[in-house]
Amino acid sequence: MAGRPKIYDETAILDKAVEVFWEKGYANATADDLLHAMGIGKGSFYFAFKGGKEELFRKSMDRVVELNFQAIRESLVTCENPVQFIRDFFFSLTGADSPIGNKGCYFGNALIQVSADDSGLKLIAGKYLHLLEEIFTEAVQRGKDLGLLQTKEPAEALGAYLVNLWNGLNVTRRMETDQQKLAELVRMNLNILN
Amino acid sequence: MAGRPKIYDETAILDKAVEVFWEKGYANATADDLLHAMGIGKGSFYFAFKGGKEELFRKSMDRVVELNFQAIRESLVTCENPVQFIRDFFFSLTGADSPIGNKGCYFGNALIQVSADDSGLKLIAGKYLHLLEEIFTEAVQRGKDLGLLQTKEPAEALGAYLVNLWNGLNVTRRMETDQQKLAELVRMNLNILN
DNA sequence: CCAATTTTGTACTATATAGTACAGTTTATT
DNA sequence: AATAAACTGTACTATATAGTACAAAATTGG
Repeated sequence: MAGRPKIYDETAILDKAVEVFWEKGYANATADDLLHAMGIGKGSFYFAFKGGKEELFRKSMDRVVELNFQAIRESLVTCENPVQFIRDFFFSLTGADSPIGNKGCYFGNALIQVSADDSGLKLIAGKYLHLLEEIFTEAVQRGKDLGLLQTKEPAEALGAYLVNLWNGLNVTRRMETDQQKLAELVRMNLNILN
Repeated sequence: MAGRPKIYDETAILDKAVEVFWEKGYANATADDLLHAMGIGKGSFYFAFKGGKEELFRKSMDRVVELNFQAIRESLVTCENPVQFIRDFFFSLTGADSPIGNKGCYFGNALIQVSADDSGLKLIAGKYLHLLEEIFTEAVQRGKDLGLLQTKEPAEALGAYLVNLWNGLNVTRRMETDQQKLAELVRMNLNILN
């Protein structure tokens, strides 16, 4: 149980793979693209990821959740005003400096890019979008508990509504570059949080 | 100006290509998949579509607009109650018998599936989504003219809202199979048409 | 029927791709 | 230092892919 240690940091190369997948899409990212970005050879790659591209993508999805969603959840359960946080979050998507740029949602993209054969990957992507839904639902519930919301709609319904808004915006952003229109869109949608 | 006639119907094979692209996605549809479905040989294909797969996809997008959007527009300008038509349209998306099935929007898919190099295709997909937006806007305007809507939101804003809802639903449908939840989602969104 | 024109199928090419084999390298434990 | 374990790079394979070349076939107008 000794052995040569890895010469690379596993999470660091995963992050590189995430970049490539996010930029080019699952189907269009070739193994060479990925290896080059990760800076490792084929031997190392197929040793570390026996399942090849599919396993790499699966792990990359875990990594994206870990990096992005957990941070959002963290903020939402600790912040003073979760409703305002949600508002700010969605409005931040409409700007040129949007945290997701024009690359869309990692998981929404996956649902649409992954071929029907790789249904396992689709299931995972769906699962993680449901996780996002839960995060939104929790935040809304907390907003209700804090007396920040009067709406009669249940928190679960609002969580689903917000995930759908997220899904929509990530597509609409690609057809609509007018930030004013995007912000208007978000404003109209967020009227539901009253 | 004589010459052997085509042995196939151009629109018929385009429809076959649309099926394949819609089912498998742009990147995952191989030339062989397409040729096989279209039932023509390589010679005929590259003769009819000098630009190969890309040109075929471009023409397939035109075809989808012609087949789907024009029909919607037609109905919307002739029907008695355009607002009700929009409501029915969106609710019909939530059922198992949804006209779009689980394949999503041809153009939304394209925006997410086409690689960055083929930016021409993305532009066309975006253009056609804007066309859908216009169709919605017209319908809303007609609803206002008929006194069916009291909302202060301008028709253009509502058109953009509805396209975003369309974009969202086409992604959300892939993660959420519970039709009840989808219908609830649509109901909440359509409250904006008041 | 002949020629011009258009369409078609087959055979071929060149390239890119995912993945494997394996010998050699590096390090921890003893 | 010897050994075992873990890791790495290169060379290779097999396949799939988009696209081309071109000769043969079908049809119309003269």
